[in-house]
Amino acid sequence: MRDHELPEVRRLPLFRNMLAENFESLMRASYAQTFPAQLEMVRQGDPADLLHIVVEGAVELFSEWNGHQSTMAVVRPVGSFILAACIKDQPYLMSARTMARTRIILVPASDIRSVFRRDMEFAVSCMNELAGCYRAVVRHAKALKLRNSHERIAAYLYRQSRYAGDVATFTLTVEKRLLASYLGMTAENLSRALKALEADGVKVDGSRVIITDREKLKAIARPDYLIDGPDWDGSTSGVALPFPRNEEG
Amino acid sequence: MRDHELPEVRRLPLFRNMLAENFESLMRASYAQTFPAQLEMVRQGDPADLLHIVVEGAVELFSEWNGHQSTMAVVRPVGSFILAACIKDQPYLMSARTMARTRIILVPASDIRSVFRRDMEFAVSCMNELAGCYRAVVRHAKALKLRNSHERIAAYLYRQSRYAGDVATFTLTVEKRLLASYLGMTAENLSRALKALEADGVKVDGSRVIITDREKLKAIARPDYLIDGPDWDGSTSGVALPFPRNEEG
DNA sequence: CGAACCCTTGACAGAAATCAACTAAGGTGG
DNA sequence: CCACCTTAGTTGATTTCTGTCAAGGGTTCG
Repeated sequence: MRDHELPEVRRLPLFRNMLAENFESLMRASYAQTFPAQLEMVRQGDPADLLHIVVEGAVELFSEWNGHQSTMAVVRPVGSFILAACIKDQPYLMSARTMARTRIILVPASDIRSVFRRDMEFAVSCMNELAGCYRAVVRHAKALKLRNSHERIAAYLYRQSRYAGDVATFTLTVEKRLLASYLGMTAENLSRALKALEADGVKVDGSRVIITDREKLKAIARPDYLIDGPDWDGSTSGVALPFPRNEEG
Repeated sequence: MRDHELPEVRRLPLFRNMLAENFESLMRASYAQTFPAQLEMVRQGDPADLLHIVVEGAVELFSEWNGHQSTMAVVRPVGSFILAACIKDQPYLMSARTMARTRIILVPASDIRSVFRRDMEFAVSCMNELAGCYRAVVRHAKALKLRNSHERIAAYLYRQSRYAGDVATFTLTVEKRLLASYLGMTAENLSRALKALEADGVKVDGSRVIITDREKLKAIARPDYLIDGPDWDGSTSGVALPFPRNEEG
């Protein structure tokens, strides 16, 4: 593991409150690894024995069924994933693949479980992390069930603009095909919907997004704290980032 | 609180491992209440200050946005809900209403938070509960994104039959309109889909479900452990029951 | 330069929502 | 007991939304 990495990991909400001694013990049991782009590092259904922490690059969490795939989340540095599977010692519900060359720290699930039994602060952090992840997925499900595709895209773009500081122009952080899958539609559909949204105050040119009429876009999106999440409260290691930094728990 | 209730609550995975003394302290701070049917007892967006435990009746968790509603889960005895909001001390993401006359035990969130800081077993139970709830919602989201409506219904009916002990005949535990909303479709659509499924090995007459060709139904449903959940592992107080007993955390 | 790959566009088919009407069952009150 | 009302569920007609298939433009990269 590299010198600068440890302090970064230590700063994660998940680890920042635990005893230094326990943190070090966890890290001694861990190891870092660098993966090339487009590598499927976790396969859904596999037994969960390692907590993953992304320190460089980006990871897509996705699901498969009957030949179809769906993007569930994107994890960026510094964020963790598959905490829940580790805690319950049960198979992964999602697969994970690198979106670029990615560096990951791998923490054995058994160490996680034994450390939180002797470090209450770590246990509390895990709980907060899990609760945050839970709430993030509930929001995702709410968006899928309550909004149609145009509304989901509008809300996504509006939120992105907010995160970027209420700017009128920004660039998409992910490929459109992935965004489409995340938002629960086909790439073709997203393409058409984006074109249609030009009448509603937002223009997309390549990966460049230009909000031409903020109020109009907002009227379509109807952003809602209980779906789109806080503007950014920093309480969890990643929920509600441009793309949620941390989703699996 | 009634005599028979305390032992039942104590038997919940969430409470069964904690020290008796702490359990009693929690319960002393709690109170029970009986609500009539169709009462909205929790409104999304409200501050979360009480953990709810259903000891009699049934509760629907649902979300609202822009005039539309969607059923997210049903909680039956003995199951808890809104643990996550209590732990994070943040507003409810879902509303709750009684489906029948319902008896609820209300545990102050502040007591929950203070007790799990001094009772590691309780903290571990909370974590397991949260992790279980998280996984349940991930499954729900996967079903919504990966299956179409016919497949979702088929999988639901197949699973119900499994829970009932692989029987060929059983009755629906919820109204069809609610089931439709839970499965992410309109009531009209559910009605038509059920009729269409008669060609695929299952007949529904009122609330009576008769599986006429198990293999045919299974072929449509393609049940998947990573979406439909375990047949029943008992590890959480409710995930994956006929209707998940416990979903919010 | 060619081969992938991403994105877009068009035409079409299929899925699902909406609107409206109607039935059946349960409950209420005369 | 019956007329009445309410509500869940069904059915049909229709529109809207969304996925699928096919083709082509533009980029990137070996």
